[in-house]
Amino acid sequence: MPGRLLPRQFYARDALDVARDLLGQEIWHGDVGLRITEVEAYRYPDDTANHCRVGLTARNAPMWGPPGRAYVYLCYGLHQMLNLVTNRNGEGAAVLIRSCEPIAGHDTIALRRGGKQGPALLTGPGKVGQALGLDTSFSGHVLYRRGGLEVRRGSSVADVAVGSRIGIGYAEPEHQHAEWRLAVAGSPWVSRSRQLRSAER
DNA sequence: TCTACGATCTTT
DNA sequence: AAGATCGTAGAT
Repeated sequence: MPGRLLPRQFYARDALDVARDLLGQEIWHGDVGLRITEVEAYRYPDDTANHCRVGLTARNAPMWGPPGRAYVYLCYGLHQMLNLVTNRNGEGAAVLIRSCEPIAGHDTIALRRGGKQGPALLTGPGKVGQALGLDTSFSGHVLYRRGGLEVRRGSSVADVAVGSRIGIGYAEPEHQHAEWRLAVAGSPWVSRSRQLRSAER
């Protein structure tokens, strides 16, 4: 049985709260289903790592819009990065999906990864976007309606690990060190480039 | 227009 | 340690 879609209201909160509750939920696109294992919150208004720090632009426009939509952008000319827009209309915030456990569509995923066999370790946002077959045309897509890219209710997560976000050396030290990266404690589907510590629940 | 660079990943 | 690869943002 497919899980119910997460309602728009789920996303209409501070990005850090949404990030915590996104762990264990599912992202579906066609026959591919993923369980979210690692996320990063890009908060509003005080976050100099956030793409919205420069104000409204053509690229980040979905982040400034209503919650419950996708924000997809191209990183390093190669990687399609999936974010889920949070907060309220007019507040530029989102949660970056960093890592996922594949739960369906393994053949499609293998095909998109260039025919690589074996269990796909979807650790890192570029791999998540690739497994889902995303590109920037998905930016702005509504996630709480059936059709195309969907986010469904999955399993609950009891133990959460936290750490600082990755790849934001341009941000203020205060925001570089903020522990706004969250992961399912003990999951193998988590970036291990930098240390996480267990958080109390 | 021109330039520098990035919320990354793979290969050397 | 470095290359891939290109759209974006800010400068000119």
